[in-house]
Amino acid sequence: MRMDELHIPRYRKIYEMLRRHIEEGVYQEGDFLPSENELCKLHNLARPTVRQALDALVKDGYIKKHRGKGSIVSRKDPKAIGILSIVGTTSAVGRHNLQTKILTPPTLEQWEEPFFYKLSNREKESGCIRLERLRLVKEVPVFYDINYLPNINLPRFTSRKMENKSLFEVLRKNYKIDVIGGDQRIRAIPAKEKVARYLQIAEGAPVLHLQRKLETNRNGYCFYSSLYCNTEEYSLYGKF
Amino acid sequence: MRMDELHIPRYRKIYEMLRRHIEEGVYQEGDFLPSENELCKLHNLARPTVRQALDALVKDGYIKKHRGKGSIVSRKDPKAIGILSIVGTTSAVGRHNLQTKILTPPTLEQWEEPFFYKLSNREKESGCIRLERLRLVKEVPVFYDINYLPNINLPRFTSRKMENKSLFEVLRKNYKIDVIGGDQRIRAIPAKEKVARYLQIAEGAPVLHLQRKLETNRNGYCFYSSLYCNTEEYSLYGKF
DNA sequence: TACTTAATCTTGTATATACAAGTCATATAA
DNA sequence: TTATATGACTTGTATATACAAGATTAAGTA
Repeated sequence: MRMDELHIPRYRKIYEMLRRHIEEGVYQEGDFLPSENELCKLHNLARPTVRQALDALVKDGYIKKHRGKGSIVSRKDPKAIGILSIVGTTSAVGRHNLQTKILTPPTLEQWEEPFFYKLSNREKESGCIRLERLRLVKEVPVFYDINYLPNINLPRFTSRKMENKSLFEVLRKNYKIDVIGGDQRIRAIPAKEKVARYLQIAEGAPVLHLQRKLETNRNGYCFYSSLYCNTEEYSLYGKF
Repeated sequence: MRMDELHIPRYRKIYEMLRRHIEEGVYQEGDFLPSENELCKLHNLARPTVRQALDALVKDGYIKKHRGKGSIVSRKDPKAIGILSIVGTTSAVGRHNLQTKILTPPTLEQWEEPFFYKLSNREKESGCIRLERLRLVKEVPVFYDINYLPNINLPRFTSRKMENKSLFEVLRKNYKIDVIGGDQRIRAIPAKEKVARYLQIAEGAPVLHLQRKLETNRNGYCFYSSLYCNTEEYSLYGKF
């Protein structure tokens, strides 16, 4: 008995559509988006709904709005990846450019000791689902990440296919888990052998290391990830 | 002839009020704000107006909203949100531990070519005030930053003493310039000779490199900084 | 007691409407 | 020709209303 909880709000749909169009170049840097009223008529929506979508695009840095003029596409730098904000990597880079390889499928294990964030007893007892991925942008390996999810009420997670899927999306669509915030530590470190091999760079070359804690809408449920990033060609990007 | 725009939107007023209350401790970490309907009645506003204010508080990291529950104050540290602050491996670094040395006092120059952000003609023509600093935490050099400010309406800036002062504070107190946003790119790179010397690390050792654009409340006025960070002992920390 | 149900809080989504204010092209008058 | 004014766009602010959906508490039932 599963009622369809795939219900996505309308403002979200039009947000995704416009973002996709911007990423695909339908609208380019400097172009004007259709006006709010035009978007209303086109998609049969009320203006506040359209505005909600546009505000999200502003927040994520895709457009800038000017009173009296319109909404201008402002996404300048496709090489900068907006992973620092709340959006996941997929959302930041654009789906078509991003390829995800699973190095280790989701596996139930004990937590590593010591872990880079302090864990509650409940988290420790539940064990840890570990997932290693390599993510490529235009065939170039850019991210190597290890994700740690407390094994609490995630039925069949270990048998899910994750290839070329966004972790955030799998969590949202299948488990109704939304990321609502988090924090992260960032360092520049020399690549160790394994990291260097995965990212195809020299051992000892500088890589970005992020340790993140992601908070979710499930009360008290957090997950963690350790992320190595090759910034030779791409750089991390954040707005604030 | 500029008539004073004394007209401040209502949603802005209530936003400012709630923010002040949070900063002053009227509402503390973990407290619930009054519900949207209560705020409506209290201030005689419609709910969308109140929601606009609350959404701004969410965006700025002061609160988190939970459907069915309410708005919870989440501001942990009083630092500007999104601007990565520094944290030690064991305990957080207090203001008293931070020391700022001026390597090059504010000097009027031409802009470097090429510059790491695209500049407007107005910015180019005005020239650039350049300021180099070294920032130490507990006597250890951690940041080496170069700041670039367009020379537009900044009287006597080049003769200001900046030693052990915050650039943000000088701008706010003396020129009424507030930073309201910005974006940044982050890379891990090998330290070149000069950077290595300043940060007292080996040449070629990994350092964090941030290139930031800071937007201000002055219409169209932005400034820029390039920041090298030694993350061997300290790491950058950010909430989102 | 233990469990279920219902009521009632909360925020989220969505519509319809109105007017203010900034921008720009064009028509009009000097 | 050169200003000026107008009108038709744009986004910004604000209200009133309705229902959906999550969370919590209290009442009711086994």
